[in-house]
Amino acid sequence: MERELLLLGLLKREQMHGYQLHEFIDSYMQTCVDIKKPTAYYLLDKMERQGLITRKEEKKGNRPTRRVYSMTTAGEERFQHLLRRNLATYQQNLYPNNTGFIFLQELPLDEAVALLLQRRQLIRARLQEAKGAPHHPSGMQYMIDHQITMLQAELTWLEGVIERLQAE
Amino acid sequence: MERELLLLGLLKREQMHGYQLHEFIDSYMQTCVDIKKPTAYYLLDKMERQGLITRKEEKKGNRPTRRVYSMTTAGEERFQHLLRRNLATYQQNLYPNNTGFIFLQELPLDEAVALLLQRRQLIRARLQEAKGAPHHPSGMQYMIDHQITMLQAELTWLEGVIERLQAE
DNA sequence: CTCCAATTAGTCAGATTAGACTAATCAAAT
DNA sequence: ATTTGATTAGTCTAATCTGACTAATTGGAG
Repeated sequence: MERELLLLGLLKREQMHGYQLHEFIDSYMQTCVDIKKPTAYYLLDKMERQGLITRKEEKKGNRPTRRVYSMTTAGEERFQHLLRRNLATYQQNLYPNNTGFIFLQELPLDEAVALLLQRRQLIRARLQEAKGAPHHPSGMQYMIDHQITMLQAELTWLEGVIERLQAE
Repeated sequence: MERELLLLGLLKREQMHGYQLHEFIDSYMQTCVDIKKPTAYYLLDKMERQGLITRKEEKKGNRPTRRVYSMTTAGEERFQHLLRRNLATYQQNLYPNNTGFIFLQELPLDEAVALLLQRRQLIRARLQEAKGAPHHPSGMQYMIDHQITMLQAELTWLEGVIERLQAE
């Protein structure tokens, strides 16, 4: 559902073809969203069938034909609806990433600590990456700030766990 | 992959049948993990085919037959492997939940604020819920603490955004 | 000028997940 | 004694998502 919101939101700004859309997301927004190419095409197809967007084939030079999508009025309405719903709503985020912690006591203490130190390293790297990201167009900045906040929280929490383990 | 880790980890402790497994997860662990019933059965089938677990049919009274699964040696090894990998690794968490923030400026300021106040309410409720959760068996406590930490971060971040919007 | 690697555009088959369903049994209220 | 609603156990179908692929085109190195 959020992926649809994203695609609609981008198409609202300007018409684009599938590849371009995916390319844009993948290079400008990789810090906070992820849509695989087939998923993008899948959703575009679906939204076309639902009348939210229309496509026109475009043959430029002798590059392969491109499907240029643009939003319809129905799409605009859907976008407005999804946007409001998304902002007013909160569905719990789960962290399947962390499932291993359930079974932490299955490992000898020092091995557990060693593994978690590796994990800490990765989180730190991510955090640096996110902090170092070049400044992004208006709306994206919120997402990046959010990402940084969450990484920071993740890191602090992990360090707490490590300390508690080392104190044992 | 993490779901497999979870199922294996539980089967390691004691053999269980599918329904029981799902029931346990759904009622004791709903704060931090979520597996739908068909997914659980799907994974159990797959892991059985891979020789990680074995099943035996069990006919107790005249209740419907149950498939009781238990771990094999291969399963134990896989569990060990998955556990270490999970703890030592970190894959970025994305927050599709928050996609709407990309398009925040499409809305009039006061409407945006109003929507976000609703969202804040929901997060607060979740946070209370998580904090109020009864004490859980050893390993789970980490997951719950983590959930609380992340909710707290989410809330603080959101309040920051709201303030910035109101200051405009 | 030509060959190779990278880029552009999109597709395919298969893995995974979810919502809604069946069908039997038990508990307990009438 | 029987009907009804909750619980137990698992399944079916359809939606969704991904890894790996094709096939054409371009830009540069030699």
